[in-house]
Amino acid sequence: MGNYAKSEPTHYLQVALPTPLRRVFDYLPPKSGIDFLRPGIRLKVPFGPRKLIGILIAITAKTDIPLANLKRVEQVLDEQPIIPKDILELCRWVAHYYHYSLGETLGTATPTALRQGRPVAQQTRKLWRLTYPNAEAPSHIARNAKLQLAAWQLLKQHLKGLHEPMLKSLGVSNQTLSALEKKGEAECIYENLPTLHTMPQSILHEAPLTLNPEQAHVVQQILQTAQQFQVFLLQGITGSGKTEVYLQLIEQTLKAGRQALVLIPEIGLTPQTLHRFEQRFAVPIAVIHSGLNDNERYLAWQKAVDYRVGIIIGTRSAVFTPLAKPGLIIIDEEHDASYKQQDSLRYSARDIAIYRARQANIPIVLGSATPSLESVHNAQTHRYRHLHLSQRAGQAKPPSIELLNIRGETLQAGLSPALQQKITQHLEKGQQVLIFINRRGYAPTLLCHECGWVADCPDCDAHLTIHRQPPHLHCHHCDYQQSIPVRCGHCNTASLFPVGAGTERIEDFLLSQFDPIPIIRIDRDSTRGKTRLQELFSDIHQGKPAILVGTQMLAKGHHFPKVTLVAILDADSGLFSTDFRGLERLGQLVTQVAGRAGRGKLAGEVIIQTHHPESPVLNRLVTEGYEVFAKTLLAEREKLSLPPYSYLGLFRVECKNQEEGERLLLQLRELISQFLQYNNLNGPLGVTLLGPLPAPMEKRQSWYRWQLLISSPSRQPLHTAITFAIHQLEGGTQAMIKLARKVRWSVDIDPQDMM
DNA sequence: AGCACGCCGACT
DNA sequence: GTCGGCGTGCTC
Repeated sequence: MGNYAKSEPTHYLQVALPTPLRRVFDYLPPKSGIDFLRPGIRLKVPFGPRKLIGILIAITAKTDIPLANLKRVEQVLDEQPIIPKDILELCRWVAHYYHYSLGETLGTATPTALRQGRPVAQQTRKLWRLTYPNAEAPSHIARNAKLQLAAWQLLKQHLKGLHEPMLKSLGVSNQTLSALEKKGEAECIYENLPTLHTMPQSILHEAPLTLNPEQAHVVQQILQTAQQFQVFLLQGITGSGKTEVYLQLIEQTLKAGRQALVLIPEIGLTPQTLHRFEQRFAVPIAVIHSGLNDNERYLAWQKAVDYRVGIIIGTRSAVFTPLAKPGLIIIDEEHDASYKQQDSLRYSARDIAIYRARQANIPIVLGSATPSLESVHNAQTHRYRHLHLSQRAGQAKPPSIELLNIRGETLQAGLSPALQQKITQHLEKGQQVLIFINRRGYAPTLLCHECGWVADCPDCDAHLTIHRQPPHLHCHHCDYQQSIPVRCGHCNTASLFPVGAGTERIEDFLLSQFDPIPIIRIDRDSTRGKTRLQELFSDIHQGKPAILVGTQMLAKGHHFPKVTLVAILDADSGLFSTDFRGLERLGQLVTQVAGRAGRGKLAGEVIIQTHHPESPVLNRLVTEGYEVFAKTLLAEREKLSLPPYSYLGLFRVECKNQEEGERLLLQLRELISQFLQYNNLNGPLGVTLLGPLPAPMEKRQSWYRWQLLISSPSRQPLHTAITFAIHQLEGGTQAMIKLARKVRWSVDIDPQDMM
């Protein structure tokens, strides 16, 4: 026994690897031992027939794997943890909460460059200085070498050294510098980029604006708890100056020597917003958005950990940016759907941010004019502090909102006669009009008048959208495209015509109807190209009478001071959504779009076309505003035990073979059901199962989609049930594993929509 | 997810 | 004869 005991290893390394398998893998320590190994370093390990780079999670004294099966770590890539302790801890929680592989979670959270095993780059810059700082004059420079003498004088005035770019801008060329170096007069050194510790601490470029009493109160409330964790729901109507509140909170954070992380929706970071941050702050800012390449992303990450930036502004994925000195987190437009990732790791950046704030014991501000029902509920139950900004800055007045009955009305390109009249009125006063429709293209359907045939996508359960610019049929769900047929695909008669209206058709109609008023269309098609959107916006800002037609894009964050009339053409689609969040979204959309009207000195008017002007919930929104509306919806949700009064988990399955998905979920449902019964987790107050149901669009991109919804009034049993279900899919009966391997399945915790 | 292994169809 | 199709199994 003694002999064998001696050869037993005393330590094992738990490694997270980039594989979808939801577990960590144990390895034997490298020959060099474990002395310098810390969680968060990268290790190269053999994995089956290949080599992978993983992250060391823990060093343990035990393993469940037979010694004979254990392999040895091949290479240690880092001396210092490349993933800071708090981020590692965060990722462990995220992987656990979303039931995802830790290795792949770390992959989502860190820049690709790190995962490839690239060494950590020291961020340095080149500094030139005099070799003999005490010399009164250069000893080796000829008297006629004027440039070199000038350079020497310059360096003499800056004995600490000057950076190469700076020298260039002062007119010193590389040639001059290398001449000085050759003569031993100057030398260049590499220094690490300065951190904010060593930087001269002027924080502001320009003075902050004066806050109105309401803003000042909000800032003061938040600063009072600035030293500890607290979630603030900052509900501020459009134009109430949320951004200025953010800026002043950030200013105080920077003054305290800490960093601020600011999350913004995917298309929320306009050049204007960024400009405003850069104008205000003298402190370096890192911007993290989808347009960055790997290397830029990596540099931004590195600057944040090294405390070389004071502010990090980014979209969803920026929530994983490590901070050297966390001080404040801001989530702007917290209700925005883009905070929820809709594939692979289906995380909510807002929820992860709240976890981070708790972890770092710092305040977090969720800002929105139209907060999500979840957040409103959390505010009502005092888990969040609810703060309000209800005054519009400047002279701007709140717009009037009217529900326009279009029942029985003849619509032209979706516009009722009454709306057309209104448009004329506003244009005649020299003002601008904004028309909102959530449908791009010319028309959503091509219909045969003879037989009723409709042009459908061959790969999706969806109609093809007609586009005119350029003319083609397009599937908005899978990108399938074809030319516009002349004859019906069924009866071959030439009586095809477009039904319904999208942005292009409305644009056409308005052009003919309101000539010569310019029509500016803003949707994904019209804004292709980097500067196109900016060009369109600058046209609008000229302030001449014009009609803007656009999709969602128009609802977000832009100022249009000359717009006095805003129309929503198809509010009804939100009233009858299959998704229980349809009404919430409609309310947010209406409020956000209405916020575009009358932000200048002129009063705004909002027209909502609907077939249901009597709808109590719409009326509540219009007459009493978003917050009362939200409370009405919350009461409704409570009755139906829907979120936030229950928690949801969704099993999604995609399969090529229509019935396989349903079969898998049926079996899974049966197993979960037994499990719940056995553990007394069922019953009306326990975990309930709904499905399998086909997804609202059953076929998409040639994949059939099925789902099984699991719901529970408390989180714990929901997660227990999901953990159990995943065990069945990954390691249950042979038949189950086999079926599960044939399809693509995934889990969505806190799903945002059932699409 | 990868990647190897393995067992059946049309090809130089 | 063999190249390669993707079903099946495994990864510490």
